[in-house]
Amino acid sequence: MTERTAAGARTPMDREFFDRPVLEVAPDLLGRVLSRTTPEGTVAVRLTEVEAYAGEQDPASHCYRGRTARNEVMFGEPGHAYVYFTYGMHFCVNLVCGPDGTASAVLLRAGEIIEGAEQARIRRNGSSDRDLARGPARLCQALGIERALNGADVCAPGELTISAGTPVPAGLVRSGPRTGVSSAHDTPWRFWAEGEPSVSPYRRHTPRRRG
DNA sequence: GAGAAGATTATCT
DNA sequence: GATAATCTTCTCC
Repeated sequence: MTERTAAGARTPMDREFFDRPVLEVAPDLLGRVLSRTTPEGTVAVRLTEVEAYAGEQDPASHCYRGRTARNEVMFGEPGHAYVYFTYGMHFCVNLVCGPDGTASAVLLRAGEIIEGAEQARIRRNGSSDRDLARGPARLCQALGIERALNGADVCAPGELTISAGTPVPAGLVRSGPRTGVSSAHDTPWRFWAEGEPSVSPYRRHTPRRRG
């Protein structure tokens, strides 16, 4: 490739980008680049699938029942990462948006590795390229995102940074029901880029087996 | 302090 | 398609 990819220019996006309603920010995030820098190197992913969570008025959001120690980051300044641990083994990452005091955020569900695929492959234990970041927990694993990055500022140079990349044309953005959410599953707040192989397959929420 | 549910994934049938 | 693995967080009492 002679052309410099979006990951090459790692200029963080403006915080104003996130200081908008979550339903505006979410589709606009498709095609953007999330870069994770560690001593081992940099892994960058081009986002192909996201989900919007509208805070206290959203039954599926962690903020539905108000502010707690866990979701505090979501109530804060936009442009920060909200990382949470779930199912005893997985991390998922959100980007906080909306004005300070609004608890909305965008869950990063899937993406395509465009830099540092070798490092991502090591973290993902030799998974196929398509599956490296196909799913929210896989994306975090490929990028090495963990609890320590909760609250990280993605609008400033650092371990985790969002850059402009190449936005997906509006005509290629699709929306539909959210995946894996036990409530409000009929709300079309999931956005993905048409034709991207890295988009995760839709699955209805399956209740956990009770013992 | 105890109990239940969870924004998932890998693996087996 | 169904299920196990695994542990944090929240909600009551």
